[in-house]
Amino acid sequence: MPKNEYICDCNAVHHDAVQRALESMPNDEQLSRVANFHKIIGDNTRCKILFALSNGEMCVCDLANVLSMSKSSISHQLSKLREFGVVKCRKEGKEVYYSLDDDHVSSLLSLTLTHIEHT
Amino acid sequence: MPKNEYICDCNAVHHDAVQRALESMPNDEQLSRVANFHKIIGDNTRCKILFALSNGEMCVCDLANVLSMSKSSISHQLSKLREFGVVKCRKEGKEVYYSLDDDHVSSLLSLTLTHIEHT
DNA sequence: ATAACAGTTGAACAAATATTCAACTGTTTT
DNA sequence: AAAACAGTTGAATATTTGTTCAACTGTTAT
Repeated sequence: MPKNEYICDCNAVHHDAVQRALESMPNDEQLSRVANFHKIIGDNTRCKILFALSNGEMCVCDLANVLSMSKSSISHQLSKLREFGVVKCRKEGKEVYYSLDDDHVSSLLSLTLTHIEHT
Repeated sequence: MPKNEYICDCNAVHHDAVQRALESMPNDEQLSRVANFHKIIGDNTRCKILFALSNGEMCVCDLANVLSMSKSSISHQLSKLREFGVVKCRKEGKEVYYSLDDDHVSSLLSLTLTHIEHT
C-alpha cells in the first residue's frame, strides 16, 4: 500500500503492522455479526432477560415481573433477541414462553461474569 | 412475593419461576459490568480496532489507516476502550502505542467469530 | 525559539436506540 | 357473541452514542 493511499496525514505509519492487520481482518459481514452479537447482549435489560432465562423458560408476564418493567418493553426486547437468534419462543394458549436458543449464550454470560469478578 | 406486589396486571405469573430468577439474578453492579463489557465490544469500529490489535501493538495513526478513519475518531474510541480496561497504551516520543490489556478479550473475539460462523 | 507533528479533548451535530402509549391480534372464558 | 386477557406492534418521545471539527498539549526537529 503506497503512502499516498493512506487516509491519515501523518508519517508515523508502520507499514508492516498495517499490512498485517489488514490481512488478518475479518470481512465486513463477519465483523458486523460479531459486533452485533455483543451489542445485543450489551444492554442491561436484555442482559437481565438472558440471566432470567438461563434458569428455564418464562412467559412475557414472568419476565415483566422479574425486571419490573412493562410487558410492552419486554416484548420489544424479546423480539430483538429473537431476531438475532438468541432466544426462541413457543406458544401455548394465550401465553408465549421464551427460552435461550443456544447454550453458547448462557455459558458466555457466566464466563463474562467470572471474568468481570476478578478485575 | 405476594401477587399485589407484581408490576404486571396479568394473572399468568409463574411464581416459582419468577422467584428462582430473582434469586439467581446477579446484582445491579455485576449486571451493569457484564452489559457494559459487551456493549464496549458491540460496535463495528471498536471491534475492528480490537481485531487489529490482536496482531500486536499499533499507534493511533496505524489504526486510523487500517480502519480508514480520522485519528480523532479512533482516539475517542480508544479512550473508551481504555476506560473499560480493554486496551492499554504506552507512550514513546510523539507516538502512543496501544495494545490489548487482556488476553481474555482476544480469545473472546475469536470464540465469537467461530460461533458466528456455524449459525 | 519556532515550526511541525502525533495525539487528545470538548462541543456540536447526526444517527441509533430504549421506553411509553395506544391500538391491535388471537385465544380463552362466560 | 361478548368480554377478558397475554402478547405484539408502530409511532412518538427521550436518551444514548458515534463522528466531525477546531482548538489544544506535549514532543521532536530545525
